Amino acid sequence: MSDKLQQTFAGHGLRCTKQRRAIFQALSTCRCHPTADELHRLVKEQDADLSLATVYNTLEAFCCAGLAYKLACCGGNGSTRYDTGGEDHLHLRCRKTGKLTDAPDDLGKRILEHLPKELIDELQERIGFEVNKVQVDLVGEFKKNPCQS
Amino acid sequence: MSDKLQQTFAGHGLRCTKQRRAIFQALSTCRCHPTADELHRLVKEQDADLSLATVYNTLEAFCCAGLAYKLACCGGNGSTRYDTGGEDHLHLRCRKTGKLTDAPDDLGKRILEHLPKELIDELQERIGFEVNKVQVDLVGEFKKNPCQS
DNA sequence: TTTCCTGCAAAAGCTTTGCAAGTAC
DNA sequence: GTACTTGCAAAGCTTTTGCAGGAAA
Repeated sequence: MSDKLQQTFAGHGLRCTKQRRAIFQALSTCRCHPTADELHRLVKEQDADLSLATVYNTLEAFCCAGLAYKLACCGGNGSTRYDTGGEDHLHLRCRKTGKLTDAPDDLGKRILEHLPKELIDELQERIGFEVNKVQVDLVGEFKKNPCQS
Repeated sequence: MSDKLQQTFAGHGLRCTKQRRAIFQALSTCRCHPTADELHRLVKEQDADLSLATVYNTLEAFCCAGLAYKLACCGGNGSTRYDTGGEDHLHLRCRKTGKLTDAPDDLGKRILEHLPKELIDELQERIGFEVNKVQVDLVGEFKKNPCQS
């Protein structure tokens, strides 16, 4: 059933281990942009032994392979947050608390649709930078308090 | 001559000290998104004593006041990079090296102009998030190598 | 069987903090 | 004079690394 995952890994030159499976699934399921530490706890809860060092090593491998991305961290305690390469979405980052939240799907999508593909292509050609992912963060401040909950 | 700076500080409830002046000027002059450590060295070169802890404290104060921003760090050695609240610009972030570069001004500006203000306003109203700054990062990989120089 | 991955523990960085002395207001 | 800042050094975090044992291909 997770043959698909195995193929994904293989396609990127990664071996398929129990730990990597678990980490990848946790990361792609969890919509909360977990830190390495949070992933570690998440996986250990449902599964078994897993060392924090392995989480870091694995995430590094995923990032190199393009299966995951580091997000604008810059928040709270300064630990890096990760995300799978899923659909681009818009982040809201609170300047004061460092909290990172996703914008409502529809609005985020509509805003991102306005990014001019042709200009990005021009940029790619002009300076030789291949764009894999567009990350848009709105930095500001929550006035009410819908920060997750 | 730097009365202006003093007023800026005062307007945000910050006292104006020699160190803060120096840090702010270095940060706004330097186009390279320095880390706290780089700023520390920068200021010490031209000026005088300055403790690294003060750089951190000061940057934290600036960020709270909205005079500076933490950028998507996530790169290289993992230290946070800072920027003044100047004009929005587009960042290119290399997935492999973590290098952070600015897009050419004209292209960056043209891309950012396409962001739909009305949708961002809608977002502000709908979820009570006040946007101070839009940070767009293109994550990818340099094919040639114009990473700075 | 070979090469890569994991786990442990220790090391290396970055950032924050407590406190006494100094400075802006 | 009072309240906020600074500098120092130490503590607290997150992340990386070396190495021996284990697992994937």
